[in-house]
Amino acid sequence: MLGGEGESSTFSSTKEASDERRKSPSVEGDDVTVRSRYPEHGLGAERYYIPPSVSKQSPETASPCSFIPYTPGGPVYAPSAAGRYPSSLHLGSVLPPAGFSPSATGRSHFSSAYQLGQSPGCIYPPYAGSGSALSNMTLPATGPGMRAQVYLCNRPLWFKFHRHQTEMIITKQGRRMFPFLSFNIAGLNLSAHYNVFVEVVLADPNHWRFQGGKWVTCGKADNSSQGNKVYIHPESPNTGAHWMRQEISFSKLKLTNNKGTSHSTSQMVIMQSLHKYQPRLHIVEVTEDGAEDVNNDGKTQSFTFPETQFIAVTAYQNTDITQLKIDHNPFAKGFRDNYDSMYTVPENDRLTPSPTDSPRAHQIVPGARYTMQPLFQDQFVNNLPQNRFYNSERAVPQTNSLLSPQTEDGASQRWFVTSMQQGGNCTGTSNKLDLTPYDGEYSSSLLPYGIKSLSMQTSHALGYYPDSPFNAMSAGWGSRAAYQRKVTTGLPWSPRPSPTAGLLEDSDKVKQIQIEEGVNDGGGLISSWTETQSLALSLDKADSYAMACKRRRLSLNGLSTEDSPSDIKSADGHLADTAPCTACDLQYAGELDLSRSKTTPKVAVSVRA
DNA sequence: ACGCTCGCATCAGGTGGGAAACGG
DNA sequence: CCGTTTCCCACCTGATGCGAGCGT
Repeated sequence: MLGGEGESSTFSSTKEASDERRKSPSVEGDDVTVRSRYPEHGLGAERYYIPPSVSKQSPETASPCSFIPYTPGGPVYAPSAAGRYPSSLHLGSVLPPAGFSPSATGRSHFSSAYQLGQSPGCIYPPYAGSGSALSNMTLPATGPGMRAQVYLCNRPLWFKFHRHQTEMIITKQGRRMFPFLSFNIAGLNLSAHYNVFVEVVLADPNHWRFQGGKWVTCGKADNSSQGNKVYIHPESPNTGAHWMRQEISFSKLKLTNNKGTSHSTSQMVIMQSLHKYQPRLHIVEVTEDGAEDVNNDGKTQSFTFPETQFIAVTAYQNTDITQLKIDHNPFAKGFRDNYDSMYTVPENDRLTPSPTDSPRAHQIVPGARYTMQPLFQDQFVNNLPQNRFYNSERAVPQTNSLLSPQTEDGASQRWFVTSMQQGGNCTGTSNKLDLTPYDGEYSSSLLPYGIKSLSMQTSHALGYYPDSPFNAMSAGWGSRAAYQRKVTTGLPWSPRPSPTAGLLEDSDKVKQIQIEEGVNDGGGLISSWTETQSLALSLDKADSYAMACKRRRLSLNGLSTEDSPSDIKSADGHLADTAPCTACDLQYAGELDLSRSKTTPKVAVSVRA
């Protein structure tokens, strides 16, 4: 279940309209008032996000590494009133990505790439299986013309956790998510104002329990869930240009089980332990003062990334998850048994991130150092249009792939979903979409809309990696202090064309890369990656890895054995989203036997040096 | 004297581990 | 009794402040 579910990259986007002028969450700043904008029946335990039970697609065909942002997975379902907004407000149709034309790209292209959710009550209707045609999709009038495209920046990392069923610690004082949600958004009106916020809803109606090394349902979920479920990005409201300028991180989002706490509710999302949750990203067009303009339908879009599902726990249950957290969360470095061997490397080799506010800094994706640098650098670093790095009012300089080795294939990992605004109605016939197995035709056709090759880094991100080779090779900054000072002065970026232009501009290149990577082979695995990886893995690194394994916590299910190579590599690896996520995912898709149990009883033996 | 760089110490905040407490 | 929750701990990080050293 986890395997298939984990491989499913289902995306759901809903376009929400309202019947009255609603106040922006950020304006009201109170979760209660926020919810008040959207009838209560759409909240709480009744809001379920039912993940696909079984993917009809093999993990190989649904490789997260493919350049297809979202491959068919399973159904996305939610019972009536499952949405944050009243079902009646959902248009129920699905909007294709900007520029997408069913007739032009072909039905199979689109349907194979996206798992289209429907509105509530119909937001996530039961998946009816294959057979339906794209023509069943209602391509509604665009209305406001707001067709956002959302990239899950750290999707590979999410996938790594998702394979083992992500767990998130919740504490009374609040615990940050790791991985945290981080998005890139495109397709917004540059001058329009938007509120961006995340809502965490129940993913299913079950209570979960970790038993026998795996998660099993255990009765019904507690429907009395209450409290804040929304985290409004602190920069809301802001212009579309602002949101599209750089990565939107929700790193400060905290999860808590403390319903009584009233302070810091703006940063806390209240949830219940042992329940499965699904974060959802909402983008709401608002007026300059933060109020929603209800006179214009489709001001609200919702994006769901199934791989970001998680079970809230007060203590980690699956040791695999624990190990992943330790391996990837810089704040947990102290728990890395093989810390010495992993990080006492020459300064230029040390890429260990440090905890910061940077969305990237916290989320490393392994394998970065052993990725196909030549390929990706050739394809992206040198050729990638820096379409997102145009000058703007924000003074924060952004790195780009030209300078950062971390972005060598990060450009390929901008997983995004376009703003598929839902048209039709909840009871309409457009609930079913034909999600034919992924094929190469799709990729090449949809890529112009589905892939955005870009690499974004903020100055923060840079600052969080004072020791990274990037610094050394790009600027020759030898010390942290020197770096810190220099980074604030900005980097020599050139004005960039508009993001929209960049999307189309990149399409051909993306396609080319896709072919080279073997995405089109339908297997989702890129042989060139594994070869490159093998070549790149030097003997000394292998020895280092062997040492690390000895010191590393042993996991009965062999996660460490399977993951360690990449994990070790990741330890000194690159940034999550700018890093070779593709390579990482490829590796996992190719090496992991998903038929095996990924969970482990809590009997892991710790072998501390 | 002034400004800048650098190194060091301190601090706040985040992390998982583990034992104790809690509750059904 | 057992599963879950809470609390404290050690560890890690970046940010910050301070003073010393150096060059102009």
